[in-house]
Amino acid sequence: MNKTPKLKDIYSQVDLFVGIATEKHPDILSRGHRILFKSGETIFREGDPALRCYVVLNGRLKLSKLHEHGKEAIIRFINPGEVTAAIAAFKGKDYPVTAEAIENTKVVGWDKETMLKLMLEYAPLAVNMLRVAIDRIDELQTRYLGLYAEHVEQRVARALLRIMKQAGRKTDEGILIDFRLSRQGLADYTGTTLFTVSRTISRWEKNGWIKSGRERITITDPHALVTFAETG
Amino acid sequence: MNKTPKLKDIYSQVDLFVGIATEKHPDILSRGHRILFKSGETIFREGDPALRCYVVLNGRLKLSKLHEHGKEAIIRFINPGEVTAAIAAFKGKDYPVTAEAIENTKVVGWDKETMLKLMLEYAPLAVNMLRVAIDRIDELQTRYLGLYAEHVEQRVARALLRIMKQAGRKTDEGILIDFRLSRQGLADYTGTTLFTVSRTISRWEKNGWIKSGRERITITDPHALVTFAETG
DNA sequence: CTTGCTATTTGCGCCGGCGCAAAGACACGG
DNA sequence: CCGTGTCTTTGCGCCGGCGCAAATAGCAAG
Repeated sequence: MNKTPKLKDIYSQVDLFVGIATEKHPDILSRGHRILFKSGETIFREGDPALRCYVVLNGRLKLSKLHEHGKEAIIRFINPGEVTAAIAAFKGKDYPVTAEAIENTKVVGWDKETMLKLMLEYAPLAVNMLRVAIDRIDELQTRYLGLYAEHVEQRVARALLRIMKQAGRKTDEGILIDFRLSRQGLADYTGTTLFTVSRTISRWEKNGWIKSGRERITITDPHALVTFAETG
Repeated sequence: MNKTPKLKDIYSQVDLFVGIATEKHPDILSRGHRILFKSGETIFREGDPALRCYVVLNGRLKLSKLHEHGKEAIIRFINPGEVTAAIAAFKGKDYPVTAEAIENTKVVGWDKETMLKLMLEYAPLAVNMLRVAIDRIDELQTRYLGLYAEHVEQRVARALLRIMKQAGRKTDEGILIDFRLSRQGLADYTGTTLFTVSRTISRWEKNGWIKSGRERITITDPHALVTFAETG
């Protein structure tokens, strides 16, 4: 549940900067490239050699992985203040996922040589990188278990709640998910199909738990969703 | 496809020790606790406060995560030379998975204070930890995609091939998976059920691709399995 | 406002894979 | 060498969720 903070506020919330004095942030940031991507543009593509790692200042990225048969799995969303493509800190690897801007997005990117130097200069950077990586592992393991052990509707419920926490904005109707999120997108994120998500959303709307429109979802009764997610 | 190397040989193959001079290994190893677990014993449990991280010297661990409804997802196996529970390098976290020895297993464990000191002393340790974490993320993402996009039999095929690479031993009949692996285990690892795995294995045995017995699988025609895994 | 494009809804039929049950195979200890 | 417990096999029925198709609704640009 975040407001839409100014850039300055973001700097101090970058997960990579924990434990580094605020006055050092400008130095680190200035040694990267600041780039603006329009919604829909691709930052990097699965299989490309990993050259840079990025921090999102504002906007939002979608990390996804494509399967031969055309299915797209959304691995996660990268929100303001979050880092991605830590892999680029190492040599000789390719990006394992594709990153696409789903809003107009401002990022800072460091190429690997620079990031390596920075990591030597600012020790907490490496530690933070490791901490972030471990958090990602934890989340992936949890979602992996969910994909295997939970029913589709339960997964959709959990997904909505997770996204709500990261990108929810309070309105008078409830908590609005503050970026374009299609039924297809939600399906790719939860490992199901457009149709099943649509039916599920419809049902919940009839229950009064949510309100939805084209690429827009507002959760009006989070508690009901939580209960549903927990009891199946 | 590994033989069964002596302990000495293992030291130089520990993924955590890459880039550290061989003569330093004994120092690092000696500052941890060497512990022997019998097959079936638990090293740590999901939810317990993370106190130590471990390297497996010989034997094998199974990392799994339990779902409320009783289903168990095997996250991965930890083979000789591999590290696990990197999370213990950080304060205030719990183990996100359970680790159980599936053979008699010798490990070295460092508690977090020691590991932190070691990481300061031997810089490559931290880098290796990060590299391992990133590899794990990559593997998890790939398996996550597979779980969503592939059919059960395809996943089982890929799982067998992966396990074969890590724990296969050449025999005159083919490549034997060198530890007790039940149908249930394979099901937990691939995200399906005992029954489906059993039926699948039976079919492949009729095709002459594998030979199997109680908790034992030998792959007699790896190439057929690869083809199957790729084409579905 | 109209036109065109894309997202969404909903009915319908099908099927992969689950889950139970009962029987068979194997391993181990006494 | 037998008994016992565990692992495995296989038949059978069911069902959650997929996939198609056709209709509808929303947004955007001219």
